[in-house]
Amino acid sequence: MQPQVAINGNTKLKIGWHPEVAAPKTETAPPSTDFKALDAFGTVMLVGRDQEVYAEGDPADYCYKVVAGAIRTLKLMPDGRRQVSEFYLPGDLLGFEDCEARYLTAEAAADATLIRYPRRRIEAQAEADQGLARRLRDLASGSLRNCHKQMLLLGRKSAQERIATFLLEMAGRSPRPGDVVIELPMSRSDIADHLGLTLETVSRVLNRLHRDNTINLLSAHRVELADRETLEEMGGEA
Amino acid sequence: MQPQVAINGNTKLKIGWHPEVAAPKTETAPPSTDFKALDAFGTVMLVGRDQEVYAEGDPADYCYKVVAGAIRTLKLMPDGRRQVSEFYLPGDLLGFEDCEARYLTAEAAADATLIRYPRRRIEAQAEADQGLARRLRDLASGSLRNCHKQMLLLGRKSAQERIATFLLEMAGRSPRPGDVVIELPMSRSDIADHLGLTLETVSRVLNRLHRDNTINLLSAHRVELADRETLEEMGGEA
DNA sequence: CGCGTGATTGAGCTTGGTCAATTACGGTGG
DNA sequence: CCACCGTAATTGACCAAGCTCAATCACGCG
Repeated sequence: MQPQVAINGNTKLKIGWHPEVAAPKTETAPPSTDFKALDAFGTVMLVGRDQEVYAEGDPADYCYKVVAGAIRTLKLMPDGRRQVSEFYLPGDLLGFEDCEARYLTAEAAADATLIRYPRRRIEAQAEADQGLARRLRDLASGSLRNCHKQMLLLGRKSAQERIATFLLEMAGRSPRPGDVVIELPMSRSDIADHLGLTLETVSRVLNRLHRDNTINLLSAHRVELADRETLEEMGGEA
Repeated sequence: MQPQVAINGNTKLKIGWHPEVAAPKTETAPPSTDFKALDAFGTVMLVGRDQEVYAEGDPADYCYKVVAGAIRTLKLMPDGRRQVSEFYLPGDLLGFEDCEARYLTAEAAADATLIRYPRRRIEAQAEADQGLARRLRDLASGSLRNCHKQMLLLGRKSAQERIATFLLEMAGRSPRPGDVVIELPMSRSDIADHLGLTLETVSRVLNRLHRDNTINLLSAHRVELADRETLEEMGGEA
């Protein structure tokens, strides 16, 4: 059974967003996080930048795999302040942890392609497949571990430490983790809201690191980690 | 089968710490979070303030229920900076989320009494008891939800908003949630490291709220929420 | 080539941090 | 019971990291 293609229907597509152009911008998911058994239930979805995938409070009826692009999950305050919890990149699974209702909003940080799975099917599958159940538990556990790391970052790290940590984190998650050039598909403002900074500070620190030859800003969304050693010292993790 | 009593053996007790004095300081756990089925496997433990219950990286062989006192879980940076993730008060369950190894350190924020359960026994029990399994899953899910709330607080809230949120949070978790007087069993420095502030700032904001008649500082560890309405506005949650 | 969004850069300010006393309190011993 | 002592909390003066506001730049797309 081939996955069928569907366009996300509940929000209007932004002008200039054309699925057939945007979809293949990023490479396909690496096989590491493949959940083969689920693919039969999947529906392909195309989501334009800043479109919502689901909102806080929504019933958690579906789970998603990112195929291309990037998704952000976030919490919003009434006055508009945002905290971006996590970015989901190609290969990442999204929305598996919520139980009943969403407690975060998910939006596309860049034009993205997702595969959507019905939650009930997955849970049914997990009943039978111990390995799948196990991987889902590990996913939740990893998500919690990440949260705690992020809390340390937000509560105790300086702007420079945050940026260094973030760059290394993104490097570790890139298709080839050893690679020196990494993609930052999200905007400066998304990075800022993820790191508890302002977009100006993000920009300033990145450009300072560039001047110091620690990194190389190839373009707004491409960074070369010129001196990973220094970045690791800056990151302050052990 | 009665739970047997044991003194935490792997760290030396602080001078002045006497189990029979310290144990009954706080009231017993409310029945809300009772996991009756587990009690048969439990061992009572007494832990003096600042003693470690487990450390980051330790094998996660046990889970705990707080009976009295308070536990803090935290991450530590090499230079000593701390991020306190969560406080565990009487009735709370601790250490159920870790999988394989601890990813946080747990210490007593105040002299505490715990019941320790062997993890394997609990997991075995959960196989049979669907209700228990469910409650354990809800526990993990709640823990993740808390993490995200805390990330918003750490990333985006002002000092005053953080304190207000914290006070309301503690009020909601107190034995009788409607109660106006709440206990803060932990030190200012613990509160600071939980909220991503310094202890001086915590003290200043608390005393400012006192001067403004929003709260009443009865003692260092007892606060009366005089004007909950104002606190809720300050907290900034919707 | 022009336009618009997003990124960069600068100047000045504010919040919360740092450093340093000082005060208060709980627990101990006389 | 009270005085003492050590720790924890408070308070003050000063400082600086990062924020705000505002202008400029640059890149991608039509």
